[in-house]
Amino acid sequence: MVLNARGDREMDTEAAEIRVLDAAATLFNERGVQAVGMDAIRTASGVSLKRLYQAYPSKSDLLEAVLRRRDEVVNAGVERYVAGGADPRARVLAVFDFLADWFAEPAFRGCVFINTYGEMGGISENVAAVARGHKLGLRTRLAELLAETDLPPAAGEALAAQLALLANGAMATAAITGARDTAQQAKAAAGLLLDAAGV
Amino acid sequence: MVLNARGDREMDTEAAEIRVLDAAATLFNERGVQAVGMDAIRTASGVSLKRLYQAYPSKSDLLEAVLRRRDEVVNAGVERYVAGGADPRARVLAVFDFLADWFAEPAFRGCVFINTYGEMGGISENVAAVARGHKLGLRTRLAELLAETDLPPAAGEALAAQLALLANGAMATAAITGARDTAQQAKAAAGLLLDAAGV
DNA sequence: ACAGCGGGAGAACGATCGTTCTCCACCGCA
DNA sequence: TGCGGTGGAGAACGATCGTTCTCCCGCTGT
Repeated sequence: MVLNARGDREMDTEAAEIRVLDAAATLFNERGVQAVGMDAIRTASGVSLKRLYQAYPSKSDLLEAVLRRRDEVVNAGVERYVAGGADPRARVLAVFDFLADWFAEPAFRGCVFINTYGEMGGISENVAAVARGHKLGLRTRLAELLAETDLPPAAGEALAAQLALLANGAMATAAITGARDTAQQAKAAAGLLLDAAGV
Repeated sequence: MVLNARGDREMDTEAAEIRVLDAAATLFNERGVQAVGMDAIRTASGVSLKRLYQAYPSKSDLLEAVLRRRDEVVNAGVERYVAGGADPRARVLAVFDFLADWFAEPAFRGCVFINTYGEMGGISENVAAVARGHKLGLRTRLAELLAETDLPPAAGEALAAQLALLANGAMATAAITGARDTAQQAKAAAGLLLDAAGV
């Protein structure tokens, strides 16, 4: 956090940005992007339209900021679970424990990248690129975890891709069907795939 | 096809409805639902707004018709592939061959149920219900195919759920990342899960 | 105390959308 | 030839949205 000469004023601006990001993330998650008006974000965040547009010059800028922040939050959440794993197998499976706790949140309505790609991926290359980056990041992280095993690199990459399919499928399926045990099903399947690879 | 006293007139109406459904499905797939105006559907289909609103009294009625038709088309496509399988294992894996050919279509931009749920599932219970029905249908069909094996029913249901996760994950991942071998990765993972179950 | 300015509330603006309405050309039938 | 009625093209309407502007309050430095 950087302060300029008028320190507290700067902090207020930063707090306003965070409130805007939180409100927008919540509303986008609940209703999608296009169904949420800037006025609703203003009301939910308590930040005036003038400051809102000072921080994010357009709605698509705000959306991009929300997605980038969500990317960081999700990655950090994954790392929190992965860190508790004793060996590579446990660390990979911990990703699915992260999913289980995420799906159990009352506000869970799916992965914002999958949802926003579905809504705007066809009309916004920015949205498509951020979603692509996020999903490639998950797959890459799984590959990194598997690189710690004695699996050949190519086999690790292939297994990581399959585990990412399970994770993404669990996100979409849990959102749509609401089935409460989706993450556990995915974790069980992931365990079988790890077994088959000898991990 | 039912004809009334003014036979050909009735056929024109039916042809118009099909043109509207085709145009709407294409545009919704390309751009999402809310970004497509009724005027664009009118232009793409060549059916006047008056007849369009005679057939579908509102945009959400049209969306529901598009989704129901897509459900039938997808199910029929799956059956076409499944029918070629010699044994239950081959029939289950044929579902992933269906995915491979689907993903290779130039207009592929993901599963319309996943996409539309992401866009409107939070604001339209109808959309959420149709998406849920479609996804439960896929899972149920997989369970039926596995019921033909000597797997215990509970194990078949669990395996079907895991295979459905792979299929849905492949749809979302192929759409977002554009990776061309996504369906093959999912098929390989499905094969390993079938191996583990002894199918 | 007072000029100046940053910020808040919300009106205003232009565009777009879903839906309806108007107007007119065309067709079957007497 | 005249007539009723169906359907097409597109204007019209009311609502909503993203974005900007106006007006005014309250603070700040002298």
